[in-house]
Parts: sequence; structure tokens; C-alpha cells
Amino acid sequence: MPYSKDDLLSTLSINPWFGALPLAERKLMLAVADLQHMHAGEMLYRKGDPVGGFYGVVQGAIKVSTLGEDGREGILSVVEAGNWFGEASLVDGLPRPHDATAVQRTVVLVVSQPAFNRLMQRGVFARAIGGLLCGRLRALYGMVEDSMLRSTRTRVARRLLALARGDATMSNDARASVTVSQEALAMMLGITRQTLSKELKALAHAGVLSMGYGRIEIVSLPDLELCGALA
Amino acid sequence: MPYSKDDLLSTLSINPWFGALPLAERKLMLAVADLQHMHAGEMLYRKGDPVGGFYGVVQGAIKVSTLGEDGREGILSVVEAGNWFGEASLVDGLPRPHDATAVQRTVVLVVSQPAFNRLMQRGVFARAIGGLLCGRLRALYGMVEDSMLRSTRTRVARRLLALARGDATMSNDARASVTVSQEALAMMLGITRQTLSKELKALAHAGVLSMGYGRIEIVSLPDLELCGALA
DNA sequence: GCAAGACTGTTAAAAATTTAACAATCTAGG
DNA sequence: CCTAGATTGTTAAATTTTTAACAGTCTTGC
Repeated sequence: MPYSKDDLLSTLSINPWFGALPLAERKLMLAVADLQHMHAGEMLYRKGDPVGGFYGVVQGAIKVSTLGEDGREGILSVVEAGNWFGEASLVDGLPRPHDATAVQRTVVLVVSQPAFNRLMQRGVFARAIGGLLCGRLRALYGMVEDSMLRSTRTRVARRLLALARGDATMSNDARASVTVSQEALAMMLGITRQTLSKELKALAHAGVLSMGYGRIEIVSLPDLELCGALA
Repeated sequence: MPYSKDDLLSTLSINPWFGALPLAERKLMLAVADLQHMHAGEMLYRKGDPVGGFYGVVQGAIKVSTLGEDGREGILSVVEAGNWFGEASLVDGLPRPHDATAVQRTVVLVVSQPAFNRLMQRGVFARAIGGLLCGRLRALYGMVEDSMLRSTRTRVARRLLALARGDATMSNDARASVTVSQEALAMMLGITRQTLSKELKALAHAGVLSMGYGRIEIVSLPDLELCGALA
């Protein structure tokens, strides 16, 4: 399936970060990037791998995760189409801090390390990468605070809201339906599926959301936001 | 107490990040920075405050923390003398993500926002800030993984190790004694003092460490590292 | 020197979470 | 269409963590 650079440009530009870049930068990025097709379950890179590239998800989704010594998996985020990731290793040149796996048939744009370094010599691009790093940092501060200070109920609500917003995706307006299995959501929160199930049931009982197969419907976004705002 | 720029330069250069900067950059930073004296408990900035400055701790220590809705406090880190912090808000121009409080009589160097922006136009400095951001990011990834995948025991060991290493301080070699109250350590881990106490007792029983008043002695660093390496 | 405040030690009961174990339901691929 | 695999629903017991409550110990400042 051939992707024209024009198609890619307009599709990817829906994303706030990429879209805010000057047109010249965006075109340059696409010009130096290569397409890579991946099948479900294929790994883009592993924890400890040397640098590699800077990636933009064109289609599908990439799961960013790590394995604990006991084999349990922690999901840090699921990068959906339109988002860019993997910048940290390119900025500091150190190994990958986690695994990246395609969760379905996925297409990514790859900006190689040399190409990235050339782009970084351009002030606009370098500043944009700085902004991306800061956004990541702020999101992580939020996650650490959540795990230290907030109840399980609140954390579930906040994670769902983040997923509804696309976990930093293309569209800004939250969707009504989040396609995620309870198992996966539990792994994102670092809790068991049973515990999550109880919380979801409570939220469903309150009329905030409803559960489907591999999918959670947000019935009342304001109510969910209320749950996420409380301690 | 007057600090000569020469004294400051040599003292601060012990820190790996600052010390790795070219001498010219370091001198420039000190030239544009102002000294600020703080007494114990004084707040440098609060969550939500607009940007402000980039800070280097000359003497004392700054606690970086946030308050939960219920009043509980989560300590993200304690920045000791020699370390720089607060760069995220300067890079993206957004409000402070948490509170910063002097935990004792403290002296900080302040690089104002305009001065910081001027420094950022220098490639070497901008790259160094990129590295600092990445380091922060990696440390936070570690914290999130810890809270998702590791046992309380392991997390206690790892936090102690981080503190022993100065939590990103001047010297690289770990100290044998960590000056931190059990209460504060518990707040860093997001657990109660009682739970921490039980874990510390177990570690003390195993001959890994011993407890003092407001202080924890690391008896066997290798053993503690072993505890931190396991799940 | 001594007193107030800070810190640690210790318990027991209550609450939350995990572990373990199945049954039931949904969906996609052949 | 129909089955294998994935996903959800649901329990109960075991474990961990929190909450609550004091007593005892250490330090610093006056």
C-alpha cells in the first residue's frame, strides 16, 4: 500500500505536535524518513537496544512497555497513529529505556539517527523536540504523582481519560469509546484485572461508563472527569 | 556569607552534568546567575507558578514535591547541593509541575528566564539541557516501572540506593549513610511509615543496613544492590 | 540541663489487593 | 458456521497495606 508524501503530510498534521511545526520542517521530516511496515506482535526495538530512530506512527499502534524480572508486563503507553515517539534515545544517545511492539498491523515513519541529528541543527526542530521531551516529562510526573497520592478509583478514571484523549493522539476531543482490554488497562495501571474489574463495575454502576468486549464506552465524560479530579 | 565565583565554579563542577560543560559555558552561567538565600521551609516556587528560573543548589537542599487533594505529600526528589533543576518549565514555558521548598538553610543560583533563553541559543548549552531532560525522563521511567512491577522491598532498596548516590548529586560513589527520616522516605515511595518500617526492619535483620535517628546506614552496599536488582 | 518537638518502635484491627480458579461470553479465521 | 482463543465475570482465601493509637527515644534550642 503506497502512501504518498502528500497524504502522509495532511494525515500526520492533525497531530498537535507535528501540526504545529512549520510546513518546511514537516516536509523535511517526511523527506528524510522511511516507511516501515510491521505485523502484529513485531518488535520495533527492545530495552537496551542502541539508539535507532525517531518514529512516527502512520497506521496501527505501538505498545511501549517493559518486562519485570518475574515476567509481568508494565505498559507505559500505547502510541496511536499520528504520534511521534522514541526521541529520548536520539537526544542523549543512550540505549532504549523500554520495549516497543506493534499491537496490530502497523506502519511507522523512521527518521534515522544521522537524519535526526541533521534536523536537530535547525533551531525550530530542536525547540520542538524540547517541547516533546517536556510534554513526556510532565505526563510522567503525573503518573508518578498518581501512583503516590491517588486512589485506585481515581487512577482508573484518569487513565481512561488519557486513553480517550488518544494518550496524546491526533484529535483533541475525547472519544466516547476506548478500545482496550481490561487486561491491558490493568497492566497500564500496575494492578490486577480483578481489582480493575471491581472499579469498572463501580463506575458502570454509577452510570459513568459501560463495558463491552475489548472496549469501554464512556457514557458521561463530565462524570468521568469528576472522578479523575478527586483524590 | 560571600561566595566568590571561583569558589562556586570549582564546587559546582564536581557535579557530572555541570562539570561536563565546557569551562566557557560554566563561567557564562555563573556570570548571568544571581544568588538567592533561603531559610528552612521557604518555598522557591509552587505548583502552577509561571516559569521563573533555572536553579542550581549551592548549599543545603530543595525538596521537590506535590500535595494530594487530601493533603498528603508526595516527595519526588530532594535536590542536594551541586545539582541543577527546574529546566522543564524554562524549555516549554509552561507552569511549574510541582512545589519546590528549601528543607534547610539553602543557597541557590538563579538563572532568570531571559538569561536562560540567551544561553539556549548556544548549541553546547542547549544540548546539555537536552541531556538533562533525558536524564530526568529516564529516572521517571524507572520510578513508574518500579511502582508498576516491583515489590515494596525492592522499591525501598532502590530508593535508598538512589539517595545514597545523592539522588543525582555531586559525587558518584555512594555514601554509607543516608540522612533521611523514615517519614520522608515513606513519602518518596508513596507508602506509610509503618509499612516502610517493616521493610527496613527486615533489611536490618538481614544485615544490609542499620537505622539511626533521621538516618539510615548502609552496612552492605552489595547486598542492598542485590535487593534492588531483584523483582 | 531540660523540655518540646521530632522521630522511631510496635500493635491490632480494618481495608484493599493479589492470587487462584473456573465458568461464561464474544469474535475472528478457516 | 463453528470452533479455538481471547476476553470478561465472579468467588474465596491469602496476603499486603493502611489506619489508628501510644510509648519510648533522640536532639536541638533556649
